[in-house]
Amino acid sequence: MMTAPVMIGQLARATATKVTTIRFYESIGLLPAPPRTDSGRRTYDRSDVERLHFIRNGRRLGFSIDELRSLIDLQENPVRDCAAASVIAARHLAEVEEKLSQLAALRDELKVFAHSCNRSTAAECKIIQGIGGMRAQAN
Amino acid sequence: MMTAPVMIGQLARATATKVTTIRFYESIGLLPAPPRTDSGRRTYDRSDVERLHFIRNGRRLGFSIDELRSLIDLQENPVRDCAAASVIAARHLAEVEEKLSQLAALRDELKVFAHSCNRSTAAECKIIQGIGGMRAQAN
DNA sequence: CCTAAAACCTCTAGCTGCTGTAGGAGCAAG
DNA sequence: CTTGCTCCTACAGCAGCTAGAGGTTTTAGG
Repeated sequence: MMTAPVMIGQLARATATKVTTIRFYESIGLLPAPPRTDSGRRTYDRSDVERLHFIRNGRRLGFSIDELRSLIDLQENPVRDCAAASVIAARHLAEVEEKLSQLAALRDELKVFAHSCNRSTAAECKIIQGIGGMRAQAN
Repeated sequence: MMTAPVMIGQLARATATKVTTIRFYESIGLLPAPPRTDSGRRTYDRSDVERLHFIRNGRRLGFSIDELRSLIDLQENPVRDCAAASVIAARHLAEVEEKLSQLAALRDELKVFAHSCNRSTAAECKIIQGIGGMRAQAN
């Protein structure tokens, strides 16, 4: 059975994506260039909807465009084993955990400053003194 | 007492900043344009070192360039009270806390996928199925 | 004094992942 | 027929740098 073709606006709505973003994904080769109507409008089908869902979910999970390229590649060549996908996901998870702990440390530091304001003039402001007074360590 | 002027490379080393970044900060007006030698080289003094320390620490804490502009402005006009600094710091802290909880949620989601690989072909890969299978909710 | 290396200079383009705008053409409903 | 929505292309812009090309100047060693 053939699926009815869909215009870019409908694809956008179906996947909670902006029209301009879809065109952007096409321009960088993340989505294939779809067939056009006689008047030049893009027409998508079911598989495009699926693929864009995949991309948007991947982005929401923080995968980079390049990581998504690899994952899509795996998805479309199902003969390969999925060890590669596992590697990508594990690496990404490690990055997220790393970011999390950095951000938590940052929050703790920030908390100290943010709560130390004594409502005086800026010259004695603990926040400003705090930021200025630190000395850079490892970069 | 006058402090010995310092070249851009020394300033860079003293603050763990790249030379190009210092010039970039000058170009956007975050650092003032310093005096030059006859041959056109930038010469910095003690106060520039302090200011750049302040900026780098602020960036490390995640403040935006615009927020730093405001904080520097407060710092250099010590007559004003520091309520404004307090507002900036508190708002930033709230943003960081928000980001933290989003990232933690993301990690939990990701963990489910990343650990579900069954080492089979990509067609049955739980990771790929997982990402593809989700349906976008609130954007 | 001479040379080679290191440090400086300006200017421009590139990175990620989009978003927005200008300026137009097509299409369905009233 | 006209209004108003959707679509088209092409390009500029956001943050916050970073890197490169192509040139001058300073410094250290022989």
